[in-house]
Amino acid sequence: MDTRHMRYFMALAETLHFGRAAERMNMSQPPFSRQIAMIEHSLGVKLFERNSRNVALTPAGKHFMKDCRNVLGQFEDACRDVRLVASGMKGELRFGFMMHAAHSVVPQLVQLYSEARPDVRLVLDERTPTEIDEMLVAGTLDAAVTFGSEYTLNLQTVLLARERLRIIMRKDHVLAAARQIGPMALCNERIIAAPVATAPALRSAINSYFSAKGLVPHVVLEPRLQHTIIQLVAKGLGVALIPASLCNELGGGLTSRALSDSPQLDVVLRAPITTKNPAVSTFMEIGKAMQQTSI
Amino acid sequence: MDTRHMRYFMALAETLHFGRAAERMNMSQPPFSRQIAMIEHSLGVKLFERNSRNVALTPAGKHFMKDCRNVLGQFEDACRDVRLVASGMKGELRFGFMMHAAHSVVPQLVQLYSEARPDVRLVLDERTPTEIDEMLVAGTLDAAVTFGSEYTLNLQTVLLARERLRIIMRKDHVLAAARQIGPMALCNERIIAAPVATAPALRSAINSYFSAKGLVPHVVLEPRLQHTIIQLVAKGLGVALIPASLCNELGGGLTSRALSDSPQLDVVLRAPITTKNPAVSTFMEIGKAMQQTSI
DNA sequence: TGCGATCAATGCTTTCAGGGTATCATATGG
DNA sequence: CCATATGATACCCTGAAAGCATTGATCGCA
Repeated sequence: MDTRHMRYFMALAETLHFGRAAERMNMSQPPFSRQIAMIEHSLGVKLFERNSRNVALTPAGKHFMKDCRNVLGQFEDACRDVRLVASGMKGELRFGFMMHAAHSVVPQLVQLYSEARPDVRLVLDERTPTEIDEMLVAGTLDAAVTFGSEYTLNLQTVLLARERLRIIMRKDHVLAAARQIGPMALCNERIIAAPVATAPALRSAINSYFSAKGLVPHVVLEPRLQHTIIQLVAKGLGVALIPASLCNELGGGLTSRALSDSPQLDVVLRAPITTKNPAVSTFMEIGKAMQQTSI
Repeated sequence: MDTRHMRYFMALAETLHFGRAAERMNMSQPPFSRQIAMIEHSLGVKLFERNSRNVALTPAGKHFMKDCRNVLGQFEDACRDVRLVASGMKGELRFGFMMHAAHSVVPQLVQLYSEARPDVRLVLDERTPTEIDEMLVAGTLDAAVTFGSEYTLNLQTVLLARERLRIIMRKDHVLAAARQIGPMALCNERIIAAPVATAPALRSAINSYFSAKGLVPHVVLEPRLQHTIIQLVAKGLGVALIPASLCNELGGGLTSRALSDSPQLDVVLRAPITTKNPAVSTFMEIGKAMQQTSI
């Protein structure tokens, strides 16, 4: 038994006429009759009640007809779908992003892509920038939004946006009243920042900001999660330099200020050059299109 | 593409090794490799990433694997189920019965059969005896419980039970106080009975009961449904002769009495001899088994 | 009742899809 | 750099299945 046999069976079950069914299968009647006999023999079941004048389905044949319709439908769907997956119209795309981008480019990127490729399941995975790089290389992620860096081994990169860093603090902090805030004003402040191992690009941008003036930031706490940093600032344990896009949704007790000569960070979309997932290419294309409009 | 190709694909997808997959398919490696290439070519999709050292699934291949597992499962189920239907273990049985039997043999018959053949869907259809005969001949019913009669053209019959007729009346009816009730006592009563066209066996039993004494029943109303007959008796419009098994569940205002030399009716299970539904045979067998115990 | 028409089954021939064997090509590891 | 493992190719051969011709059975109509 095979799907071809099921198709023969269906042709006869629907026409109840060997000649016309054979014609539908683009063959002559004699081999068609033999195939039907073969099917019945291999199943050990009489599917048709027939004489030289009439053809009718047996109860078993009627039941088999429903099952065959079902199987053949699923079979063709499978063949169609595998093409869609190969073309990137369907399937799955594992998309990583850092929390710093969750409120800026990610929502738009996800929305645009979901509209363009509604049958691709986007698996979102929030990670720290370092985890993202590892997972991209390991192939655990298909694409990700992270901070730009020189380390782009086997990775293709699309610049999505440039973010300026701002400083956040409690509203009752002395700096909240300052006219202008730069490295000099900050070098005696208790700075809270993610560790180098977690967000190298962000941390090096902060370090450079100070070292350009011959200074060194006084980093007192190094939580790995952005969420934690903001909470610690809210508790008055220090101040933090964070991307501007995150400053819109601060809690009640917090405020943000621009930095003089503020450092910039690239927010990029990255994917392995060697990716085998065909869904990635249009994802990157949409990233490029966003770049045109947002910068 | 065919299910055989899907099986080849699954073998390779699961082993990721051409040699071992070919072995599993009971063939040598070279033709197996060709078949895999054929599949990819006919689908127009690369399913495996391979060199002379490693074999790996592409994303499209991974997706196809799930679909193939599904299709192959359903395919085998269909082949298994059609055998079950042909053997009468699965399928559908359209079972007709007259209301006179609904409270006696039908529940037991249905229960016993459902236990013996849980995968056969019993389609119950309550009909008048005449409708039942027509539908059995037309093939609209596979089997039915009805009154016995001589007319058994192409029908096989199993005697399930013998029912005596009793007379029912309102509790305030004069006959309710009678010592013994026979044709003489009834020939002046207003009789309510189903028409000959609806229940010939029942009606002829009633007629014979009177004619044996040279009398003729005075039938004033002829509703087709048993339910209606009982309601009319309850309204005081007459009395009725009905099978004893129906007398247990009479409404509040009604009562029943035995008839002297009471007429008997056979309750039988019938099916076309030429039935093509393999589920019928055990249904009849169970009827025969009930006959042993009930009579 | 007999004849022609219709339609499924059967016999025979042919072809090509698909399997087998031998061999090649390539990547890996010691 | 060679031995080994493994997938791809080349070539041959068998048999499943298609085609053609024909038979056999049933039905409708004269």
